[in-house]
Amino acid sequence: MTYEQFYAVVRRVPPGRVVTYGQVAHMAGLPGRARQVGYAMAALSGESDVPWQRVVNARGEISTRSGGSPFGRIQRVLLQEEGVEFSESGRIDLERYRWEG
DNA sequence: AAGTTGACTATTT
DNA sequence: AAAATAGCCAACT
Repeated sequence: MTYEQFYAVVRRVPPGRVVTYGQVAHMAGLPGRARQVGYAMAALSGESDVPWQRVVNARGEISTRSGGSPFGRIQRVLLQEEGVEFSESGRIDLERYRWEG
């Protein structure tokens, strides 16, 4: 399977808005494939034009990477720069920031 | 070919 | 509200 169909969806997410992994899978026509979306994001290189930082988990938080990768911290900063607010516990209000294609 | 792994999620304690 | 459980599915051993 190709990750391109996931990237195509993520590229449509406007700045300052977020979507969940499951949502991306569903919008790409592959419901139930949330984990593969996570892999697709992990496979992205720094030069990519895909706004990967706008993909968060279903609880509105930034998913933890394995290996203690620092990208989670970067993701939060990028989103805050776009105007997304984080709660004290590090969560995003999906009711307010979720993008509904 | 069978078992493990994990940027996930929904349900149940 | 937070943690454990169970289900998920493609990539990798």
